[in-house]
Amino acid sequence: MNFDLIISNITRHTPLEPGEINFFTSLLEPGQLLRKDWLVRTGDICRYDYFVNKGCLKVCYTNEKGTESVIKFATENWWVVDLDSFLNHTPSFYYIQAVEDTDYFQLSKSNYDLVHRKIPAFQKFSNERWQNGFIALQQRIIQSLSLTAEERYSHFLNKYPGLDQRISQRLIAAYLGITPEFLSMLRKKWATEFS
Amino acid sequence: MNFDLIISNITRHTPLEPGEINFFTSLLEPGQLLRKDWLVRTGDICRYDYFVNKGCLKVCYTNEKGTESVIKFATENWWVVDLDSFLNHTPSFYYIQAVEDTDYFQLSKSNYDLVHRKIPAFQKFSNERWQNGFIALQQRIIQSLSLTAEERYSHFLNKYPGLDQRISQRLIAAYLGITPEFLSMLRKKWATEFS
DNA sequence: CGTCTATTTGAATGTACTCAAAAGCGGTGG
DNA sequence: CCACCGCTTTTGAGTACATTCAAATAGACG
Repeated sequence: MNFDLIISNITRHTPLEPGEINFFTSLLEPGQLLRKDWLVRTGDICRYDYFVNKGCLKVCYTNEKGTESVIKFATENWWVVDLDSFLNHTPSFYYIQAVEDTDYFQLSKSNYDLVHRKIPAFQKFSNERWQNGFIALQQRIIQSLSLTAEERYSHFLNKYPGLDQRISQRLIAAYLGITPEFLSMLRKKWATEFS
Repeated sequence: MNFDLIISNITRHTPLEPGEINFFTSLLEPGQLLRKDWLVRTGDICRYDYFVNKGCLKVCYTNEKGTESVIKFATENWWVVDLDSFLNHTPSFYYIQAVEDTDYFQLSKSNYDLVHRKIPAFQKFSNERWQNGFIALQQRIIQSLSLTAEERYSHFLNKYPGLDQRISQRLIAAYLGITPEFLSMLRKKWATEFS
């Protein structure tokens, strides 16, 4: 696995010197998952920050009734972590699981802290990461408050272009907060609207 | 207006030296609002970071149909800003308005940058602010995906204790993503369940 | 080919909204 | 002090959005 994607992901935000790049990449541990493999289970301590190089992960929560909800999908070029568990060493509320066979890098908490101490650019990068994440989550909340399921589905298709062809409708429904049956009905309605 | 609340809000996360406190407070500008006054209108550039000393603000979005959605309430001891607009000088998507007569401090973007450059503790503070904000927003998304309106109302009462006595049901409904009529019905149902 | 899971379909149900009207409540001015 | 105004809350009937449950169909994988 090469480092091009993860390095360009960071340097798009803030430049890194060659020495910093070498130092950072020496701390990364590569990993692979098969579809349905677990990366983090509910109740685990999330000890790594993950970067997806290829494939797709889901971050989920399943309630008492057994209904799964998807917080986010992480495809290639996305970072993913259970932040609360990672920062505070608390049992994770969410689980992270592979939706497709996935290649990833992981960075342990101690190495995460290390790069932030040694390389100021990483502080800037992480700041922007969480700030942008905050902004994106606010947008999602507004959408779930003010849009119908049909409109949210349309937004999903724009936000994750092509992803609807890669993952099951059951998962898309779990992301939108509706049942798979209802999503199926919406898609049927859309199909007939353009015939 | 005194600085006790805002200083304790920060030093709860990270200690500040007396000189740093003086420097920081010298950059704060106090302000007051009457109920229904605007702090930021949709389309404005959000040029300040705000801290509520007393009273209550709402951060909202109103869609084409005229339905208002509440992103968050900021009561005493809360910070509030339209982050995207503030950081990137873009027209704000949200508006911020007083729900009660409100006393606040504002910190301009240039002074915000200044304190972050001069006082490392502020970098730490802001990091934690956005990280914790991110964690809280994820929780809210999970709730809106997996809970009924009734359950979300119950969570609201726990998360903002006493606030239901201070603001209108119309606003609580806009926070929960339901109509005021439906919230009224839920409350009636609750009342009769305990009689 | 058989098994397992995902998707589709349909009927019945429940959750939440719309619209309209009435009642309550707080502030303001006469 | 009271009458009125504007806004919020309540109530109810009808409707729309979304779920549940069950069964049939289609796809994916060993």
